[in-house]
Amino acid sequence: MNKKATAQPQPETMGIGELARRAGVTTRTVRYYEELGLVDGEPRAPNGYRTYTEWHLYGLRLIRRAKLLGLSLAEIKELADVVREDPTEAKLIQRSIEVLISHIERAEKKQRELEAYRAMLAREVTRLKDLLQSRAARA
Amino acid sequence: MNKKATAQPQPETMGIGELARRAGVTTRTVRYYEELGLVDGEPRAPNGYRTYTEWHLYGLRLIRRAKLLGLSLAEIKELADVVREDPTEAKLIQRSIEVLISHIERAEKKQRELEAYRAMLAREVTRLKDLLQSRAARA
DNA sequence: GCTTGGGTTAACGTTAACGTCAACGAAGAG
DNA sequence: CTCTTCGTTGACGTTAACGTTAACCCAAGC
Repeated sequence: MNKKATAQPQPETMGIGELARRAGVTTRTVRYYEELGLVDGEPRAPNGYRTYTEWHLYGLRLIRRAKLLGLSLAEIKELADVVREDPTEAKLIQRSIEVLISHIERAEKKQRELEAYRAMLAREVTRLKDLLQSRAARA
Repeated sequence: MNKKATAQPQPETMGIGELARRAGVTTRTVRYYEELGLVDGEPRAPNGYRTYTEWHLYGLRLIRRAKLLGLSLAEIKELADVVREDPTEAKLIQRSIEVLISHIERAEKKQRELEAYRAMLAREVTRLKDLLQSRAARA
């Protein structure tokens, strides 16, 4: 049967399987992140199934990016707490902005580290190429 | 007493303690890396102490950088194997260069990821600042 | 009705990357 | 000679980040 026949009131909603697949993680990982408070546990469908939106997908992708760059889940939690929902009090908004900026600064530091790392590798390549040249010159 | 009185044949040699301190890791970590083949186990001093040079320090710093960027020690080993000593056969030099280049490409990919990540965070900051503005406008 | 494919919680297993501890040897300072 | 500091080799402990398995519920197709 075709699902489209039943119509969809919600614009974009999905189960944990689809979310995980599209985010490039496993369902286990999603549940684990929920346990740590990195993603919402609610709302649930009447049958108890977790339901997600595109927004959750966005959040998971951000988490995945952060992980690839070497941040621990504990560090990411601080970030996720901020991104997940909008605070209402101006004071809290300010605090959220500060947290975000501190993470941006860490990212910039990492960018510099990465640049230095890349330079080290490039220098090694040069060294080996020179080595190759000097050997070829002996022939 | 001053150590200088005994003279030093070797230009720059140090024990595991100094190496670790200067590299920003613990001695345990250095020994663990040796166990994994990331750093040399030789040579040893007559008393069995491990001896290191500035070159080892350089290697450790590269490892540390690579770790900060999220690479596993297994991934780093491939890199360390290449950097540690110069291969003599042209064929092997070529191979080493290829390995290095693949790591450089991975670094570049990470740079792009990092840029996207930073952009995501910056967008969040903008969103929150707008939120703050619209609240201020109500007053 | 049965099977198949997703979903649920709870609990135990696993791997990487070390930390920590024990028991000992080496060597310079006082 | 003793004390302290640095080193040695095991071996066991720990933490993060999931993987895996068990036992069960729910919904769609034949």
